Amino acid sequence: MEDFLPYRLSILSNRVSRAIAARYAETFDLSIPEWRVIAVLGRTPNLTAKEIAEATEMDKVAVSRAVARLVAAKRIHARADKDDARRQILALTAQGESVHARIAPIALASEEKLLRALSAKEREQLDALLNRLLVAAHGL
Amino acid sequence: MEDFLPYRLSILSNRVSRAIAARYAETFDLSIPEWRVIAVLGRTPNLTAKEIAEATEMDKVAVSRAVARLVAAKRIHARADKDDARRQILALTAQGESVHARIAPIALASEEKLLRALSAKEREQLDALLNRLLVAAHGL
DNA sequence: TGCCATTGGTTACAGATGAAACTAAATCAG
DNA sequence: CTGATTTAGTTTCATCTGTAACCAATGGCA
Repeated sequence: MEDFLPYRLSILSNRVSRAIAARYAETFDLSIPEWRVIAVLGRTPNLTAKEIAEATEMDKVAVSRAVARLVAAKRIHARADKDDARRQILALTAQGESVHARIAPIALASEEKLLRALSAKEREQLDALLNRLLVAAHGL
Repeated sequence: MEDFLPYRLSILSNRVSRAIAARYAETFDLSIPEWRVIAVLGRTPNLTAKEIAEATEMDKVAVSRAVARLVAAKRIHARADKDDARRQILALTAQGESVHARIAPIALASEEKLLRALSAKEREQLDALLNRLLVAAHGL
């Protein structure tokens, strides 16, 4: 078990995600899916729910729920797409920007703390390996 | 987002786990936690629920539930620990062994298919990097 | 134009999950 | 020994999650 790759990936991913989420979840009353939506909108504003789902690999139900909560909390703002009445174009509000601005450094600091275990060269290796594995995993 | 390590780990881990689970879940009526319990007992028989929780990093509630279902399905067998009446010593039954024997090759084949994307040298790198990251993640 | 298939998104329901409370047994302190 | 604390494991409850059904708008296409 302890040398089974899928298992180790799962453990590692859980440890990391939990550690990071622990730092913002209750403080900001923000779930992981919500944070992902904020993160992607922070980088690329004016996406539709569909586009967010694609960008984050979340399923559309999860996006729908996260968006609903974020809109209710006035952290993102939805405006109608005049070309297609089904779509809504989403972007962070000032409050959403503020949340993004406060959490992003926390998340990046955790990532950095983790990566501190690796040298610059190893980080490159990791990056390359992950890319290859992500592609390969697609074909499973 | 697409270069944020925790996020990429999460995507990779999910892709891999889902792909593998898809191959045994309905066929064997087995959840991922249940499979983990079987896998660990297959390698090391006669563990208590506590020990399984430690070995798999599952929480004790998850272990309790998986064990209950597996016992009900006669895939594992529980016998009292004469030194401590609270504990039960768990091991695979013949049926459980059979499930293990049939799923293990499937899981290993998936792992191998994934690793086929990497050279022998890269596999070593990956192994080393994961070990380092797992330790580092503990300290988050 | 009018009908059907597709798409964006939400709702409903059922099952999974986790924190916290709980039970029972074991250990420890005096 | 007796009572307090800890430990193994279960149950409860509230929340989360995913699948499937659904609704409304759009895009063919005859």
